[in-house]
Amino acid sequence: MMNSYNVYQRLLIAYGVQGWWPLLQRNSRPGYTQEGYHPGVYSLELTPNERFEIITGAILTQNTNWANVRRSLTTLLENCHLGPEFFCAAEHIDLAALIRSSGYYNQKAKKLKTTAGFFLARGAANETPPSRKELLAIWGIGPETADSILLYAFNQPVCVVDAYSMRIFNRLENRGSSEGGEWTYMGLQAKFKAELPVDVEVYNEFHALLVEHGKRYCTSKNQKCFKCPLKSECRFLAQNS
DNA sequence: GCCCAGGAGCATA
DNA sequence: TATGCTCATGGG
Repeated sequence: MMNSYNVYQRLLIAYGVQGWWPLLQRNSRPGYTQEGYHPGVYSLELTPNERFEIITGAILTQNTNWANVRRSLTTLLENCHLGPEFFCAAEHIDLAALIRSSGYYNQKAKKLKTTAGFFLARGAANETPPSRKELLAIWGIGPETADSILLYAFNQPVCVVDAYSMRIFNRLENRGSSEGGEWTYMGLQAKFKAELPVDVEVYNEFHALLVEHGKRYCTSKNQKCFKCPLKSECRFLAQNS
């Protein structure tokens, strides 16, 4: 069984640096791609507006394709509406219309207003990261969104786990009921923390690489295992081919 | 037409 | 604690 760091190294060689979290406010600037990614650039001094863009994106991308989220973020930026003041002041129906392309727009409008209220109330305290417990107490922020905000918006050394991570590691070990059950969020997060160097850049890339791997090869159905860069170590492939 | 996407909250048991 | 349901657009 490969440990997390071996998986990280293998995926980094296969896919290269991903440069999350994309910052649309900086797209097309030197070091940034048109999509706002910044591969290899990590010493970012985020402005409050950029931090809030990441927080907004983390909520909008819940169970949603990033391309749909990018449309919403672009619309918000073009209208100078991407900020906690606007989210709090806006009517629900207006905010929902602006984020329509992200799906779940009624739920997400409520989540954004609630979250904006939290960060607006903190004011200058937004220079320092909130606690995970504080984030989880906000309606609409669960484990993955909280950890994404801590890692990508506040550069805290927190590992992010998502549906792709669990699928990939369940398959690598082929964990099912006979293997002690599938990975849980907290269980896999503890494994990552134990096996990876404590490094914000590694955590940043690792989560992004797992998402890329899930999209390219480790898909829910019709896996493309024959070209998978992890296939030599994967017990799922060994037992399903 | 179907399935999926960088989840979370809530009801039910 | 553990499933199951709901939320919803847009691309393959």
